Amino acid sequence: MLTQAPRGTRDVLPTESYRWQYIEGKMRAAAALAGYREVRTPVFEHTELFARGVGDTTDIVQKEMYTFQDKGNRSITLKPEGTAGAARCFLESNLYADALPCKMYYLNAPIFRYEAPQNGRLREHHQFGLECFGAQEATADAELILLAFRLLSELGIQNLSVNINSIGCPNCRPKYHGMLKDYLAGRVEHLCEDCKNRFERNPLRVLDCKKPGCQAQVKDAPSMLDVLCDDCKAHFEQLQACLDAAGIPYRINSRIVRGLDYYTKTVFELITTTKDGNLTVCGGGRYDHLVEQLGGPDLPAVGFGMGLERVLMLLDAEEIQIPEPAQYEVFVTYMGEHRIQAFNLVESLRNQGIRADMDHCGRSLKAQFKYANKTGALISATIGDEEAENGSVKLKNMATREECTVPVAEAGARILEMRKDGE
RNA sequence: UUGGAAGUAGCUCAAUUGGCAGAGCACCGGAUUGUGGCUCCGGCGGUUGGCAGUUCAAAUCUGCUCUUCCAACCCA
Repeated sequence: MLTQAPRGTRDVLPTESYRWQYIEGKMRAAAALAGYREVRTPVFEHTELFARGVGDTTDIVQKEMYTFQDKGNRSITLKPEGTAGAARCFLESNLYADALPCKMYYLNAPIFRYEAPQNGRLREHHQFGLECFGAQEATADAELILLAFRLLSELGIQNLSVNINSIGCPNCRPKYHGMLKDYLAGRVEHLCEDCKNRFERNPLRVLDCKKPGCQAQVKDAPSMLDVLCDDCKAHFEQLQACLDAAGIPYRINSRIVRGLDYYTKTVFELITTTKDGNLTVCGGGRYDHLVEQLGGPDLPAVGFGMGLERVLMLLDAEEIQIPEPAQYEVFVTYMGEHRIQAFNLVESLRNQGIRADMDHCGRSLKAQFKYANKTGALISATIGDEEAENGSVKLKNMATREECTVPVAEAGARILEMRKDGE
């Protein structure tokens, strides 16, 4: 128990963190390319922010939040999604007073939801997310979809399916709600228990139910797309025109409704098909009224979240190799009585920007070489009796076994040369 | 939260009917007392997930619990 991480959490080990750093580097680059800059917001927020922002009829707020009282009797919640915190930050710092749009991204942001963990679903996971505040045109929506698509493709993820939908706005959605309720009214008794609740609180979500019984009932339901107001309709068409122009494949999927209440107009998910079924790796949409709802100006916005663990899972599934940097460039091997000389050499190499280390475990020379080999060191630098006596060091290219002896003072320069040749 | 499967050395897995808990890989050491990858030899390594119960005796049977995986739900 003491040595067991809590259910639904995972450690990133020193032996695997390079995989995270690799995708994080690609994500930063992709965001920067479109002018998104990093924002860092707290891991926890006032519970009220999510209740108001995400919506208190959602599953997330109703049963999945990590909520607790702090010592000052405030109700605190660990972030169950990234957008609300970013919007709060945007408002608190009056960023709407600057030039708009305000584009920001967060990376490796921990997200907490109390769920039943399984493969690809954790209680703490990490997201790369982008938010664009103050842009109402569909070009902004398209830019985000393209950014996510390009990023994932560049990472090597295949079978990406871009699913888009429009769920309308406060002008047209109530009308659709009415139509949907009328349609469902005569069928409520055939719906599952969950959907009977949804019928009352948020009939849109019935469309999303995966139960065959409910799907059958919903099959001929009216589509939101047929009821969109002129504004929403034009916006959705503009989005498609952008995606068409960019030449990426996508499908209109009216079943995508998303589990957060703040969405308006565009919603989208990037879904991959693996041998174990479908996996959503990225989801987002437009939230034109969230900022206002949180007490700010009436300002449109759009964004998405992407799960880092899921990206890594997909890279694994497709057996995509991520270059693993060697732990050391140079490993200094030495005979016991020359420990201080070895220590000095290591420090001197590090001062010259060379990743170097030596044995700290009292191993035999032979074992030191074994260890050097295992850590992937490109070069060994040996200090034995002869070298210690005349102030030299014997360098060896671990791959070619070529050796040469140079004065200690020149070791660094020589190694830098060898590094250059190796490239 | 609901249903199903599983948990034995760091990893992958054995262990007959309830009868001394084992192998491969990994790790450490040796085969040259100044040299790695291959080979050979040796060593370390366990509360059999945990707690209780049945029994002369439990990895094995029973109960509870924890964790992981699968399905449903939901999503990243």
